Amino acid sequence: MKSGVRHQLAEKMAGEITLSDSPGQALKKWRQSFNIPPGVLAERLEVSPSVISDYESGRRKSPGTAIVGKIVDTILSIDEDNGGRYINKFAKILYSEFDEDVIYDIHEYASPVSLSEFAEVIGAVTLCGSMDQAIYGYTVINSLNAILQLSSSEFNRIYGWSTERALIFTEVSTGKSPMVAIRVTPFKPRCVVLQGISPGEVHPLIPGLAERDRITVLCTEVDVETIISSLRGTLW
Amino acid sequence: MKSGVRHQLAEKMAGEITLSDSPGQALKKWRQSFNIPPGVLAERLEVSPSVISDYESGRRKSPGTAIVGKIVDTILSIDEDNGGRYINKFAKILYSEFDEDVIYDIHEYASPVSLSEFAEVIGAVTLCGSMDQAIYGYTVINSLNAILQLSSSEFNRIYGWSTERALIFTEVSTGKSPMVAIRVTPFKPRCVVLQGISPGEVHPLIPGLAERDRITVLCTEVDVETIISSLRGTLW
DNA sequence: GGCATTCTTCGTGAAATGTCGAAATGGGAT
DNA sequence: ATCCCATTTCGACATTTCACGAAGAATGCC
Repeated sequence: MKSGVRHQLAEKMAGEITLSDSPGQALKKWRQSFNIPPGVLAERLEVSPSVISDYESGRRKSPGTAIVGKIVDTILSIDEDNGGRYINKFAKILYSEFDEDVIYDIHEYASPVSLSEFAEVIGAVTLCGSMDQAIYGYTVINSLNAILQLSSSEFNRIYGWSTERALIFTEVSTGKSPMVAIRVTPFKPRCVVLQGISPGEVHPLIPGLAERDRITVLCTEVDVETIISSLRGTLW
Repeated sequence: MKSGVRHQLAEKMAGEITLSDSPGQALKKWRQSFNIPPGVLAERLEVSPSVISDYESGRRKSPGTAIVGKIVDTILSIDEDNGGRYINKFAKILYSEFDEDVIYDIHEYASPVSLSEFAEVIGAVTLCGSMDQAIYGYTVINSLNAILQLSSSEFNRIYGWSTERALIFTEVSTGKSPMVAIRVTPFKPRCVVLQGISPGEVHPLIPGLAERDRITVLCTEVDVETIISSLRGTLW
């Protein structure tokens, strides 16, 4: 739950700029929020300083997604090189202290990903349910801490921006608690992945619970770190 | 806390599209997420259907912020006209049930707004602290419900994307509780507005508490509904 | 299978973007 | 007041976008 902040911030910045009546002003606001002089930004972007000025002054009324993205990314990179002072400031507001003990990783895909491809990447086998589905994102959750630390209203946060996702519960013993939690909660994911367990060790109630909410259940014994880096490394 | 969802969703969509390697695909994903056929979208945008196709196929590698914004807005408008089915689905995931009892409104400005202008719009007078400041957003909070319902980690959510904001606490009796809550909490707003109270009724401890965290405190007796609509109606 | 409807591909022209570099502007320091 | 620095303004030009409409590909419905 560290690198997620950068992406989330980038999306917020890009969204705000894109929707603004004057993208230039919004661009300027963010550059200033990060205390970056126009010259420095221009240098990092390898463009002349006048380019920055032109955008911020609004000479180009509707800049393309490419430069907006490049500028946002560059602003964040400059801050990272300076120790990530402003990024961390945002991170502190956005995430509570406990977040990184509960949500290890959360990501939204820009286009649908088929469950079978997904399963292959994380080395998971099917326990029950159909593999003929697509997901829009995933969340890697520490099962124990989620149950211990999240209030019922906070529990929803594991769904990010879409319930059409895979919830990967780590280090489960029998997998019963996560499935029960989902059973009694209003939102249902497309898929649940039980990590650190073999199909044989899974609690016998699980297929029944999954069936009720039409959830596909997978198992994987690949360790958490590997799963996270595989998912981050795979660009769909 | 109703109309906020639309804006937040719009920003997420725009941000994702803008940062995507293929904005066209991202655009398509969102149109499909809302179950809107290309033809319908084209008609509402008053452009030929081929335009949609061209964007989604990626013929324009870097569409301008203007059309991205227009398309996002149109997708949301079409859904609203259909009863807001998909918007509501996102709203349910994003907000817990209690949110609308606690946070009446939350907004981020794309450019800084001076405190004195802000105070004028909500009909507030200065109690203590400097008016020579700028804010980047505001939150209107039901004081009682916030104290009763929010956990300490959830409390941070009132800050939205920036602490450089005004927190408007509604229907306070003496204003002491909100100021105490802020005192013991790690983040500090630029400004606190106590609603439903005159300067004379404010608890005597407040200027001292505010001084410690360099917070400007304002009072207003304008009613909550009026404040919210004034703020929404004022485009800075 | 055939026909209607919808969607995609593609050539095209007007308008706008993306970038530069020269010139003008605006603060600080000296 | 003057010099130096960083920033803004602006003309120029190659490259793209934006939108259209015609023609080709899909899709679905008798």
